[in-house]
Order: sequence, then C-alpha cells, then structure tokens
Amino acid sequence: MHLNQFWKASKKALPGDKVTPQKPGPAMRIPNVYEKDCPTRLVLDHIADKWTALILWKLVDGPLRFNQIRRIVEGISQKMLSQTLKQLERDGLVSRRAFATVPVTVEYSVTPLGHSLAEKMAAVSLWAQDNIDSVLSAQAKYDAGVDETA
Amino acid sequence: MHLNQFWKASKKALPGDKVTPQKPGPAMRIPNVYEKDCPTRLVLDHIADKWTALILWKLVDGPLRFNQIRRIVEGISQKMLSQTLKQLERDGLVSRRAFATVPVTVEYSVTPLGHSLAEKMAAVSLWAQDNIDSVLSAQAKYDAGVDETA
DNA sequence: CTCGCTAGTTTCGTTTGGGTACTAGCTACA
DNA sequence: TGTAGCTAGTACCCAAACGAAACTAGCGAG
Repeated sequence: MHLNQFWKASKKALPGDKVTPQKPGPAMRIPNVYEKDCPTRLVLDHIADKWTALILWKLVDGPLRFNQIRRIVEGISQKMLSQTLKQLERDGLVSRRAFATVPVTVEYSVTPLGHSLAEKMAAVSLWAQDNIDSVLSAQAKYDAGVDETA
Repeated sequence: MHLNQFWKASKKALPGDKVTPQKPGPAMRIPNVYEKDCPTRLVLDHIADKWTALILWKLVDGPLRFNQIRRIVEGISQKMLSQTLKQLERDGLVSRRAFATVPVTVEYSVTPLGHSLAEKMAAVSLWAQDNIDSVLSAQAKYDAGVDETA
C-alpha cells in the first residue's frame, strides 16, 4: 500500500515533546489529521478553503463554465479560480470537460467524491449564514472590551 | 439592525457583468456568502481554515491550555496558534480564561456557538480521513495523465 | 546559577494570494 | 474592414500571510 511511504519522513515534533506514540509499528497507519506528516493534513489544507467551499457547493446544482463560476462567486480572481479548479480536479473532486465550440467552452462538474465533500462544506457555509449575527455581535463585544483595557 | 451597514460599500462586480439583482431595497438583506461584500464571506474565510478546524474539534473534548494545543496539533507554530485562538475568541467561538498560577496558565474552551461550528468542521476533517485513499489515487492518476501529455 | 516551565510577541525570509494585463481564435456589429 | 466582444486561461508583479526561530518575563527545581 503506497500510503505508508508518507510517514517515512522525520516525525520529531517540538524538542522535548512527548507525542502520543500511537503504535508506530510497520502495520497500516490510521489516517490522522493531527499528525504533521499525514497526507490527510495536506488534503485538509486544500479543502478547508473559502473558494473550495463556494465553488464546490455551486457545482452541486449542475455543471458550470469557467466564466459562469467567476460571475457567481463574486470577488474571485481569474488566477484563484483557475488554481482552485485545477486543485479540485487533481483531487478528483470535480471533472473538467472541454467542448470544441467556437470559443472553446469548458464545463466543470462535481464528481461523486466531490459531492460527498460538498455536503460537508455546504454545512459550514450555511452555518456562517445562519450565525452571522452571533459572530458579529461577539466581535463587537470583543473589540469594545479590548479598547477599554487602557 | 447594524448588519445592514456592511452592504453600503460599492457593489460593482466585473465591468459588464450582470450580477443577479437580489432585491437591493432598504429591506433587510439575506446573508449570502456568494456576495462579495457580505460579512458572511469574511467569517467563512476565518472558519474555513485548517487550524480552526483542528483546534476547534479538539476543544470539544474539553478545555486545553496553549501549549497542550500546540503539542496536539502537530506542526502549528506559536504564532499561528496565538493568532488563530485570538481570532476564534473574537468571533465568540472559544473563551479564554487565565489562571494566576505560578507560571500563568491559560485555558481555552469552546463556547456553545463554537460547538455548533465544530461539529460541521469535524465532518470535514473526518471526510479527509475517510476519503484520503480516493483523493491520493485521483492525484496519482491526474499526475500520470499530465506527464504523458507530451 | 542556570535551565525549564508558563504564554505569548517580534523579527525575518519565503510562500502564497490577488489584481491586472495579456494570449488565441472566432463572431457580431458598425 | 476595422474593432470590440466572447471564450478560458496564463504571466507578471506586488502585498499580505505564513512559518521558523529568537526573544520576553518571572518563578521553581536542580
């Protein structure tokens, strides 16, 4: 299993730190996002991302072209959209299909794998919309408290 | 309601783009993460973050001190931990309590608001752990395909 | 007397993100 | 016959963010 090779790198944490041993035998490792060199950490870094969440969620409703996504996801730059889509395609979360139309059109759609993740990320986006008032009032309270710490 | 003021800024998108009007009256706006100037977008940027997901999830099991978190979340720097915790506290997701012990100890715990988000983010982390094999094989297939495009 | 613990802040070099300009080839319109 | 627009990106440059490491302060233990 090729997954094991990712843990070959040095596992030393902070000097003097005792990290929980977690059975370091040659047996198959259980993926753990809290381990520094675990591939899940890299994947988490890709997917726990603003643009990923927004793009993936919209693609669930149906395939979209490059510039359609750009118009829907307000504020995204061409560079970040291109970059994020490429990343998503590499991770097997979206599939890219080019059509030989007059100006070449490219259609992005979500894969079954991407669909399962999109549901989780959508929950986060929805949380933000549902709880924005609580967060904003917490921020206001915090900022007021910091000011009067004179 | 103070939430409205956030939409006062210019709403022009790309030149020539027709963004869906979405009733721009003085009525209360529905928070929408796809709008460029919506505060939910800022919050989403905070919470859709690798460190936020990892820290918040661990705090659900019980309060932790600064250096405890640092040891658990492998690879996080003191700077990012400090920064992320401060952000989480400002957003009302975690609460910070300092104890006048000999070396001052500081305890971080998750608020009810933070707990509700932690559940959503945990689902994303768990997704990464559950689907790491699928993602890695997709990456391998993609990389192989790119190479042979010569 | 020096080392280590606590919780951070500061500094600095590298990496990443974002804005803008630019590409190609075709179409619609004046 | 210009020329302005569409498509999907890429190239470049600067600013912001990230990460590693050094440094803060005060006390306990060896």
